[in-house]
Amino acid sequence: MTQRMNTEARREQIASAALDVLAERGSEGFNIADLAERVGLVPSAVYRHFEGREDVLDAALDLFRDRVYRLVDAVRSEAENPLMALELLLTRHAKLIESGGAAPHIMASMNVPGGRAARRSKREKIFMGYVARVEAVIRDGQESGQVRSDVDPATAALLFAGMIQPAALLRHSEGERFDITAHVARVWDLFRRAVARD
Amino acid sequence: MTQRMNTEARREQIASAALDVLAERGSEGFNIADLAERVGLVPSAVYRHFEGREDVLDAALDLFRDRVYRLVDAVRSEAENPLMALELLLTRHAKLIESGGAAPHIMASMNVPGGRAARRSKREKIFMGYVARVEAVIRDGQESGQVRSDVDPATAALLFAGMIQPAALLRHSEGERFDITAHVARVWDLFRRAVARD
DNA sequence: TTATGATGTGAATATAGATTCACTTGAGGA
DNA sequence: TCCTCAAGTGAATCTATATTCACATCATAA
Repeated sequence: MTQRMNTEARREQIASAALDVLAERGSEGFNIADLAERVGLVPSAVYRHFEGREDVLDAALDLFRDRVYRLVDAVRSEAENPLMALELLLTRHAKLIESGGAAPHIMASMNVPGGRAARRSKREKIFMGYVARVEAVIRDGQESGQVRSDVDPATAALLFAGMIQPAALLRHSEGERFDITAHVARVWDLFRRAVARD
Repeated sequence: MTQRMNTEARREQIASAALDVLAERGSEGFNIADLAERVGLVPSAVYRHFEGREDVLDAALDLFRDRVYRLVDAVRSEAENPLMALELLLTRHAKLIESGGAAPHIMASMNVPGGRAARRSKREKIFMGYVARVEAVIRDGQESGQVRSDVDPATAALLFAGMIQPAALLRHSEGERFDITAHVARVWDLFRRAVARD
């Protein structure tokens, strides 16, 4: 039999694996059998720790939210100033995309309708929460004088979010051929010119 | 019985309805029963005109591609200059989003993994084709001197695509509260500043 | 007007995947 | 050491959809 685990640890492990599946196949291709196999369990064992499929997806989204929000908070405190925080955030996203990490793909799949109403609403909240955090960084930038005061922070935040999604797609589609680091550097120049003072 | 139609007309009608369903529910929630009901048919009748579910989705994507590409070609010939063409394109997308039209949502769902490999690859091709067309407009802009020559057209095209998707999500999530026309005007200012000469 | 093929229908059938359940097993406290 | 319960298993179910099929009906061309 598989190594036993207490349910708290197992839940986290399963939620994390669920995030991976979501990144690779999207919620359409997400199924319990796959998920169970990844953590070395039999499908029915998943039900020891979760109510059902929706519950697993819910937990995966919670985990995703925590990771992404933490990422924004991290760059905010690490970077010297707001613009550098955004640049660092963009770079981190690129690295996650490059490593096949879950986050960016989920972010992309976030935009899609479908799924139970409750789950969709949750995805939307997460996305909006992310945008709100980026928006806060931009406001900081305005206060410190780095960002033009005639820029609408919410609009700029949305544009920032929009830089990441297409990159994730191209990486997925073109694979190695697409140099995401170089792309991110170029698109950052554009963004900077759009929002920075001067 | 339902009004009869020859299979060519019926195929188009079904593909168009499929696009609507896709826009509302995503490919996850897409099912033959729903689709059939929309065109006033019984599920099994769909199989008179399509091989099966995948075939319908394939036709819907073809239709989507034609519509979107035509949209880009249209603004290109209607507008006086490349930058105005892009602005018009953005406005048209906004209108489609506002009217609940299919295109933008599908564009969003385009980024999601999942679905049969063949279908995913098709989605990716369509997206890249769209970006390539926008890229061509930007190159025009560089030749006419409207767009800075140090802007990488492919990068700018991707950024342009990135302006649309988050807007579609917010419209979907916030509904009436989100004034998409105003948003698009603001984000266009940012984009213009990033790429326009001066 | 009638024969024929294309469309449409409703009732099966097929299948994938989620979920349940009775049973097993291992780890930790009495 | 032995008990007990949480965690794991495999074999059923259950369910939602896709898909097939035999039959009905309309349009039209001879």
